[in-house]
Amino acid sequence: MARGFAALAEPARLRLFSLIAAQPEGEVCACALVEPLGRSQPTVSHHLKVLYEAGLVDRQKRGNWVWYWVVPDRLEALRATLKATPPGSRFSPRPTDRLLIDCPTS
Amino acid sequence: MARGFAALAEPARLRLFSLIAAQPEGEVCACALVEPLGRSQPTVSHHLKVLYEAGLVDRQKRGNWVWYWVVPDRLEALRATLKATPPGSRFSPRPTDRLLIDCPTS
DNA sequence: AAAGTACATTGACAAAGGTCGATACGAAGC
DNA sequence: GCTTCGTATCGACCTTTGTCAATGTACTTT
Repeated sequence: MARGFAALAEPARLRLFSLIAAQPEGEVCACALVEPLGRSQPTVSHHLKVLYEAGLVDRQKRGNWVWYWVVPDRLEALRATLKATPPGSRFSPRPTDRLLIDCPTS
Repeated sequence: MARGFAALAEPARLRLFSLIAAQPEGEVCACALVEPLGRSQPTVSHHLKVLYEAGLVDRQKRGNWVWYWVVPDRLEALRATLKATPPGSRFSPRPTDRLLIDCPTS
């Protein structure tokens, strides 16, 4: 799971992922990602590999070009991880005013 | 946004965050996090600082102990970022079998 | 088969980050 | 006030990582 978050931890890589996810056709050629990212072609290729190995995107080579698209199941798994809200209260759990004398774990 | 994902990108830190989120009372003393994480106290304190500065957790000092709890709003914001599924199809967008001759961006 | 194109890989470098021992800080108790 | 306890900060070390120039690879075109 941490690997999935790590893939989105880099600002450039998060923008790259957003670019892929925002495609109307659902997929995008790698050649269309180099210029908007403002990085060199090897760097973009490296980031795409990180996203691919994290399971966030899939790819397919068609002719000279490689097409990328997101993997919705993987995205949903990451969202589920963030759904672990505190079971006690539906909203922000405010700190109690109890004063403990001994260590709370003892 | 990338900072929030970066806070969860480290395996030890993701476990630390899960420990805080899994507390029945909604909050937990920092002293109860050192041993289950298996790291030194300075390291745990460092990770807690990263989570705090990322806005994922909040804290309050009560006596000698510091209590931590998660910030649901921040969690929800990160989940919303992952909701950007491809608008074209509701499910996995399968690659088309169209064969392009020219560069698709031209 | 030779040249061109799109993408991946390699190597190298600098920057960022995880880890821990030592130490500083603040609150509580004597 | 001095000590004790819980936590944060500092300094140092080592690993990881983002970046690009150069090169390699697979496919297309001529």
